[in-house]
Amino acid sequence: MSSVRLLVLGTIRRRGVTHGYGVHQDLTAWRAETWTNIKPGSIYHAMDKLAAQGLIRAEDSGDPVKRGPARTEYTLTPDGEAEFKTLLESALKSNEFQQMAAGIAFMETLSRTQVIALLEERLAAQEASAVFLRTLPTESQPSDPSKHPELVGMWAGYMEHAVTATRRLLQSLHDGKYTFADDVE
Amino acid sequence: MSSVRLLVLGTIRRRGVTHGYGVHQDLTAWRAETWTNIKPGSIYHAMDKLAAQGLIRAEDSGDPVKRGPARTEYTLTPDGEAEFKTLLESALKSNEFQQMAAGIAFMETLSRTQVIALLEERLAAQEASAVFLRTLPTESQPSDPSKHPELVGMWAGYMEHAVTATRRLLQSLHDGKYTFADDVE
DNA sequence: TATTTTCTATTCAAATTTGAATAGATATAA
DNA sequence: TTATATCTATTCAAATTTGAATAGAAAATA
Repeated sequence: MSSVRLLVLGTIRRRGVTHGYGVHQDLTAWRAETWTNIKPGSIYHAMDKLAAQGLIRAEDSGDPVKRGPARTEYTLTPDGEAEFKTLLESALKSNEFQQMAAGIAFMETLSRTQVIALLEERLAAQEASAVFLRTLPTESQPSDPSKHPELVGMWAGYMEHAVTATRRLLQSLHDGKYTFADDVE
Repeated sequence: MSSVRLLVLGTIRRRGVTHGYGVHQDLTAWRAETWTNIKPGSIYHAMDKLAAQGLIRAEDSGDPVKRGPARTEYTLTPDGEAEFKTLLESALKSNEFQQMAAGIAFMETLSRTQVIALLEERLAAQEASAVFLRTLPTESQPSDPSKHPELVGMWAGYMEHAVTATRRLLQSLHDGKYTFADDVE
């Protein structure tokens, strides 16, 4: 699953009310190209679909400072808010880079406790995966790619790195860094 | 760009002659689901397109040990061989996981010297990227995701790991591991 | 003031990917 | 022997993604 829907919902949610170009501008400003690769066409498609599903609603922005062509602005509906939470939770448990990145980008909208729980779930999966990858047999002159030491080693090494990264993030959260939905000042 | 074409061309090339299901079986056996996520439909689509472009050609397999429904078997044409090499070269220079993985899976079909050159190109790009990511400013209470220490840190950490992995692979190749197209026994 | 460029904003056809359905052949169990 | 499951093999509609085109408005330049 791609992270377009989560990114679009999260961006609209963050802005309150916005249009396709606004979402695109934000993602560009966030250097999201580094961790995702979402093209304008995908944003507009996702928005049309979200609107058709009643997760976002066309809204007259109170802001008349309009530059350029006509735009259509949207806000989240209650269903959209629920869908955002669902997608975010699954992104935080995910092992896919794009999902993880989007998950981290929006994690502070959940409670610290919940994010920790989700990340612990991700960590367990990553640890199991890392262990499994190290059990795979390899051959120094591999008869097929599944036994190639470099291929298997690259994956195992990546998974071990991912475990470290998740642990580090969990530590930051335990240390009280960042401000989550349930943090009081 | 996805790695379907490279994977399909490489698999047919490796088998000499094969059909869509054969490609699918190989990719499954190679545990390719770990590093790519290619569904049967994509394989058949890619094959139709490759055939339409004259990169593969339908062929009567000499093998009458047919089990189950009718199949269409293909071989690479000379143009297909050239395309395979081109895609493989760009995969070995790539920073995308799926590309890299497919590149490593088939690297031994090139010459050792060429693979080293391509990986050195990849390494340079990764090093530059890692340095750049560490220059990005972050905020402890990030005003937007582009300044989130965890997001930026995750990418930088990943890139640094990737640099290490590429260096390690280069070392193996310099050490004379594996048998490349230009290696003599 | 006319022209060109840039920024704002979206649309659309074409290509690709997904997910599920279809269907033949062989093996298994009742 | 008959039903059922499993393995072989592909097809197809629907969903998504890409890449390029379109177009209005403002800024820059000549």
